[in-house]
Amino acid sequence: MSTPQPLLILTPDDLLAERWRALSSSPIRATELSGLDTWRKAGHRLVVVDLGGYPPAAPPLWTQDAWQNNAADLAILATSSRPDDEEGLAALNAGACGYCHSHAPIDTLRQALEVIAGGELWVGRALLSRLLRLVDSRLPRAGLADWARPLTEREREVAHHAALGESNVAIADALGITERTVKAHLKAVFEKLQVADRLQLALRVHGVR
Amino acid sequence: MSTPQPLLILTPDDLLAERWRALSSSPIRATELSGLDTWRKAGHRLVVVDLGGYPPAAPPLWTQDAWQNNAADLAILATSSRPDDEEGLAALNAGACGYCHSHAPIDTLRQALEVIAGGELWVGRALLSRLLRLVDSRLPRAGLADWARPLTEREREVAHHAALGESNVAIADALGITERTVKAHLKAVFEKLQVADRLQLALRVHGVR
DNA sequence: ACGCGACCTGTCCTTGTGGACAATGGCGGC
DNA sequence: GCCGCCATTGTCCACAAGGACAGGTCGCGT
Repeated sequence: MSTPQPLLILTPDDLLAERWRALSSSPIRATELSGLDTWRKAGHRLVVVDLGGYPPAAPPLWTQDAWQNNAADLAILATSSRPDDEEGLAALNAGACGYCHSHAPIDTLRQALEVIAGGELWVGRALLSRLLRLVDSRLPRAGLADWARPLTEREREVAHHAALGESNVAIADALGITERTVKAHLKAVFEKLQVADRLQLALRVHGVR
Repeated sequence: MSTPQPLLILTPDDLLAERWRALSSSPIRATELSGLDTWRKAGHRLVVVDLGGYPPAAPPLWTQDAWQNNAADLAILATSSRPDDEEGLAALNAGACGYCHSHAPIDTLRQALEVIAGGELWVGRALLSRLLRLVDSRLPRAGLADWARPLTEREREVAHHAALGESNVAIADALGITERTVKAHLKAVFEKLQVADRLQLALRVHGVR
């Protein structure tokens, strides 16, 4: 099922444009940001744009006039080949309705377009979960109970300390046991959670893919 | 287009269940939270649940065992007839993959289910835009890529790799430089960001206090 | 031309980490 | 009583990480 609405593909990158052609039955291609003007005036809404397609030296697309003047009336899916939380937030705050990877699976892009065409917002899993964590300072433990599930009580404690960056000695000290014991617990934790080291453990515990 | 995957409808409210029946070709209905157990064990993933369907006096669904034990393996769309930011955040943090109004248009619900079935997260426009504004205003510059500001371009790259848990050799390999150089960059990063080691760096980069 | 900063590389060296062998005592289920 | 799981501690060892010296090139601005 392809997007029923007319779609504007906005990127100077020919390869990307070719790839995106599958997003709609008959997409229109533009390479200049000014294409947004004519698109809006033609009464259309749906746009997919590659933020990273222009020289890094240039000012971000969303700060330019053509964007500012039209974003409110359009449904813009902003994409980047090197996604970055900061960039995504900026684009969304500047009126974009979605943000994801330029080379995301074509089905994902299509889904994102359908979502923003329906008036909703689209934010990729990574950025969204990051946002949730940022806003919600309180319940870090409730939802993360899943990583702790296979662990014993003691292992949980050790893992928790280790995930905050404490050294083995510090953990041993805090729990009143030997460093050797901490190592033993951590070994078990690594095995049960299928991680290689304490850094991977920290990422898992704090919900980073 | 209805959801191809089997769907579990979880609510004690008969009217709501009837309404939701259109979400899938042959949905399964359950009224007790324990239905999550059997659903997961049957190898299914997709669930839509009404958070508000139970007595207000009862503890929130997401704090109960049946939820905690199964949320990680399921794709749960939580809904509420009286949506509330706090509730939504709590549910999402407890492992729900989406949050919206119980009586949202059936097409919207269907779209939300498709999205979470695809492994993404779904947050309605209202809550999401509030989130964005919150993040934008409350942490304007303590924001996301704040850590990267004092760093040079190369240091940023190295720091980014290191924060994902890659070893010095792996980073060197990825960037086409020597391990020694990676160490040099990391030393500069540690100094500039005032952190002791790569784990603290990872925590900083991923926004853990 | 000179200084400065970014980037890159080299050789020690100390310490932390994690794995590979162990062992001991307690406690609950069959 | 035996078996399995948990918690605890021991030694030895290979290796990664990070600090402390060192050095080099390149480009850019004064």
